[in-house]
Amino acid sequence: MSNTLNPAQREAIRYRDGPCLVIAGAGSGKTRVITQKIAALVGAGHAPESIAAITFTNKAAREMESRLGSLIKLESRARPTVCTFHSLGMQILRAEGESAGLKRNFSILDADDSLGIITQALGTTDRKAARAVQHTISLWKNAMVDPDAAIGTQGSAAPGVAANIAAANIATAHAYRDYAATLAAYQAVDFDDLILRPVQLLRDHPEALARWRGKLRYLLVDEYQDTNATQYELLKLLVGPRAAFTAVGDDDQSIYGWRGATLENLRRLQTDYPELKVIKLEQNYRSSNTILGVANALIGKNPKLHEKKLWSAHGVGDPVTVVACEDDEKEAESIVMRISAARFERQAKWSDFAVLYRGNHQARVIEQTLRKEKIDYVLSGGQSFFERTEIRDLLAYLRLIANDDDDPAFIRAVTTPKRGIGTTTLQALGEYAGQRHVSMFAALFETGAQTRLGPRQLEPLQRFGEFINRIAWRAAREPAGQVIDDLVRAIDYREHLFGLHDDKTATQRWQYVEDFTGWIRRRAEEDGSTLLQQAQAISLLSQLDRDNDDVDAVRLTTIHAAKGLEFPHVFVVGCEEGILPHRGSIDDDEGDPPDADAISARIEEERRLMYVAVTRAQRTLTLSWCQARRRAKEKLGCTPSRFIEEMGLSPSTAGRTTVTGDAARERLGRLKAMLVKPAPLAEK
DNA sequence: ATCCGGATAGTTTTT
DNA sequence: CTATCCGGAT
Repeated sequence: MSNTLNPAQREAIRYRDGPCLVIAGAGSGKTRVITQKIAALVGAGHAPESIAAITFTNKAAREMESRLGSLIKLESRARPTVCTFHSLGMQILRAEGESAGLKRNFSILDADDSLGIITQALGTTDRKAARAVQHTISLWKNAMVDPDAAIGTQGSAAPGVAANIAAANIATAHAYRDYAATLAAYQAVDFDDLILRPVQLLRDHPEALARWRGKLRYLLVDEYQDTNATQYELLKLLVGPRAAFTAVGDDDQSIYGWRGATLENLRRLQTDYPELKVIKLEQNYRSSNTILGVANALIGKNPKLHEKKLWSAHGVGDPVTVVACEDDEKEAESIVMRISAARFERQAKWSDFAVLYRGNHQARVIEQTLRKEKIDYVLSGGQSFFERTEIRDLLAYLRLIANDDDDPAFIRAVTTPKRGIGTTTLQALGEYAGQRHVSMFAALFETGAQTRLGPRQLEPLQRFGEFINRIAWRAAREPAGQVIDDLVRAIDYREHLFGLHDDKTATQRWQYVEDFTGWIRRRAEEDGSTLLQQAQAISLLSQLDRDNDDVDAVRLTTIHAAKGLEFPHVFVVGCEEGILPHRGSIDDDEGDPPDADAISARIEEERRLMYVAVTRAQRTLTLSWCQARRRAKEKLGCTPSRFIEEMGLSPSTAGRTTVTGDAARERLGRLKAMLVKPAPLAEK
């Protein structure tokens, strides 16, 4: 990337007088624009702490913070806020939530907890159905539809409510109402609430709104095309009539429609802020022109909101390769061999290579093959550290310590490790608590509990309750590292693990626990936070900051998780109809009238997903597809993705496209043989 | 309360 | 083929 800014970037940075939309094509240096603009704002006299940059992921926030740190040096007391939407929402809610009946120590439920509650509300055992309902509820929340409205609008298409949401049945709407009531009882919020509730709160409490408008005087929003209706509302509220903000986004990279993100927000920006200044960044600093060529050809098939044409000062570069494979195992073999060969030929590092796929399960075959070849890899996405059973067990304790109304945390903590308290006991306690309208934890200490539970059940429960109270007292005062260690020891968690698993697995899992407690200790030492404070923010984190990006390993990632990243050599696997585009986007699952518009909208999003995938590549791009793929039992024929043709590529060019793993292995063998002789490998 | 076996389903992306 | 779920036994 060049050191000087191009004219469009300069303009985007210099323009500070009003609302600003930066249409930033892939690889056009948008993070640079955001960080430089923050620096420029500070230079122009803005107090750093009155500036906020909002991202979608923690990783993006961290990246931005570090880039900012190398750009300007700031007092630790006067730093811009750089955080995710959800983290900002949490801060607002922690500060102001009490005026909306939410205590300061509210819990944040992850997707698993919320799924459990929804399953109960539905009275079903069907996990798939529960997931569908969970998703619909999420869409409702992201479109700012409350439970009453959801129940009321059944059948009638309310304005502003997408058809797929309105089509959900009445049972789902009732589950939504029950779910919301349950969360309220637990003093808990889910991820969507972290945006929705601040919006409601700021709307209903003018003095709170004034406070936050005074606090945040300039907003910058990254990945603006991924915002949903609720996030738009939050921005609009915070920004107010001053409209001091910069939104940076790319309509061609909008890939979160399924999560409620809507490109409508890009249009609304222009109608809500007629004076909006729109700046386009069209120079790409990442890819060869060949790669940009196929990317442009592909995205050209989509209707455009903001016409733009990416160009690059880099050369023509290598041709894009399409590989047809027999099945997914052969595909993995072929990819891995190509990576080995290319690393050798180009004197590249393992970390120069990335394998991108549509769904997490596709990583498996690739992993196996890489392991077989003893090649290091890092897997991003998939199960995160904080979703591991061990970590969730401990998090339940932390959540309970912070908020004793959190019944799900109570149930998990009290039963893990086993202390002779079973479902029957908990059910009785839960019923009693329900009648008394108190949390299960509070119910333990009510004298009435004795009428429902015998002393044999009540005694261990109360001992547990007193233990939690003692730890909670310390968690608010003593160093976090000490308290967490004592907690883990007091509950005999190590013994629990070794009793549950064989030595090898147990050792591994115990290692995760130590990673976790060590991480808590370090964080506490860095910023002096108590365990209580940390317990409140952890649910928003998806990975430990120690998982190094600087290891030399092949990167395996979903396309979604790859957004914002770049690699010299990119492999996109599974370029088949039914995978990319995904089958769920091709055939409509429930829309009674075959809704052609909805289908083409989903195909467009899949096309953008492919666009995101190919624009990650700097130097080489390899697309592969399988002729057959075994599903449940039988092998099923596959056809190449329509996107291959749309990019002007041939899915099976004669000759070298059908290179199998064997052929690539042979080539690698030849290359290695050359190394023995003093042969110069003069390959470009 | 936990463990083990057999049966069965498995369609996508994430804060 | 594999992960998860359910039911039975201990």
